[in-house]
Amino acid sequence: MAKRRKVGNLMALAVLSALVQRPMHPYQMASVLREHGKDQNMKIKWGSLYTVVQNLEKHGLVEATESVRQGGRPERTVYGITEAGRAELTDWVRELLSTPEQEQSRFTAALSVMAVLSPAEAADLLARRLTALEDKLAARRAALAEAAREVPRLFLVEEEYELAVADAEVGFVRGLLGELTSGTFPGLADWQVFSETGVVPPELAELMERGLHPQQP
Amino acid sequence: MAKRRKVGNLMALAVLSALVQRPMHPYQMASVLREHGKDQNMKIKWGSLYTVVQNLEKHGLVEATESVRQGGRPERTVYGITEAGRAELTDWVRELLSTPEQEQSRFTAALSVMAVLSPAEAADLLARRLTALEDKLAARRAALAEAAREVPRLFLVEEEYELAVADAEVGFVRGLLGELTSGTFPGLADWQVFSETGVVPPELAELMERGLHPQQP
DNA sequence: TCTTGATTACTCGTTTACGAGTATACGCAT
DNA sequence: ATGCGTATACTCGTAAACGAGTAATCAAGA
Repeated sequence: MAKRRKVGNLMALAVLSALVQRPMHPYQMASVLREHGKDQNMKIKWGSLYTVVQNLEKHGLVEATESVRQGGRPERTVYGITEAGRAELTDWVRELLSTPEQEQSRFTAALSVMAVLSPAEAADLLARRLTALEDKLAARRAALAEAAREVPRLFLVEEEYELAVADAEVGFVRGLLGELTSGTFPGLADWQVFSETGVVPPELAELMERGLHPQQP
Repeated sequence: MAKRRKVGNLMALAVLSALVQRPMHPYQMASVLREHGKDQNMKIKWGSLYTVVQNLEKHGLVEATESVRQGGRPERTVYGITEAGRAELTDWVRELLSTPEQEQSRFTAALSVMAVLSPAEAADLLARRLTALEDKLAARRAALAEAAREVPRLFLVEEEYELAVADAEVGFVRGLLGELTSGTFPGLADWQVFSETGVVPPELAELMERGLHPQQP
């Protein structure tokens, strides 16, 4: 198993990659990340940022290079990346790129407990999601196309990836919604009965007591 | 903006949904979740489980119904869901289903710093990922097909969703890898030069100083 | 000129998350 | 009968994540 990172937070990765360009103080890192659109995927949490930088320093991946006081403002400590930091960065990227990891999404969680709602309500909610998803996707596509006129592909791949995934989600939701509204979703009648009366159809009852989900080996 | 959940951890959602069936003590929840394959997407962290149950109790979403001591074993406290708990569960599912939220994946993070590696190495790592991804996907598909013979669709949609997304990822990685190995990836030469010499091509240099990522409105 | 609002630049205290550790019971093979 | 591995059922301490709060600076409008 891959050795655990001394600093595991993905914000640490962003910090490291920002410091590769030039030394900075934490607030500056935040602005740079924000400028580069990193805050879209990863809201900047102030508490975490400073904790992360501290931890990176503790492990020798970054080091304070100077400490400037400007006027009466609080002192700004400028950090630079160390050799160990560079090594950690590349090693980490290597691992992240090569090794897929099962991540858990909120929508997956929602789907797995969807049965607590009625089919009609679920369909209604999925329809809302679909609309929101489509709007967002269109906007992001437009923004990407716009950016692509100035910025090389290399710096846009992550957005391309997210759009590909978002597209798949749209497709999935559309399909599911279609089955629900057209009534072709298998087991819809049972689900309907259950949501109205709380009665679990007999052939289901036995299943509920045992493992009923796919197990991976 | 949606009011923040009193207990925001997704494990709380799982706990709540387990308790809808019948009251249980925490360890039992863990076994039930494990049986239902929830541990595949969401490793059960013992510390969190007990914290989450405590928090749920503090907010009146679950309540201790009995406390059994069996032999000399530590006391097991059995928890049941309350009316407030049921309300919270359905409300939460409604929100999760209807409102898409930008989540941040490790692979996205990796792609956004891919430039620190050489194109050749990136391609190599992506090839590894692709293989792993394909194997996993095939195994999951098989497991799903197997489960589908016994279990109704309703309890498998979340796995279907994950597979749809995984499929999109495979497609994306395959495409990107293709462009990289065939040399058709735009800007590949510049990237190559940069990775060998550290020299940023002049037309890029100016971009690096300013915002160069797509901004969403 | 005075005030208001935005920006800069953090600090601190409170949750939350987690994993390693603990301790008992049970089945079964020797 | 005794040892040993496995399942049960947590507890606790540490580490990480966060968000609200603070306080100074600066630009621009009233």
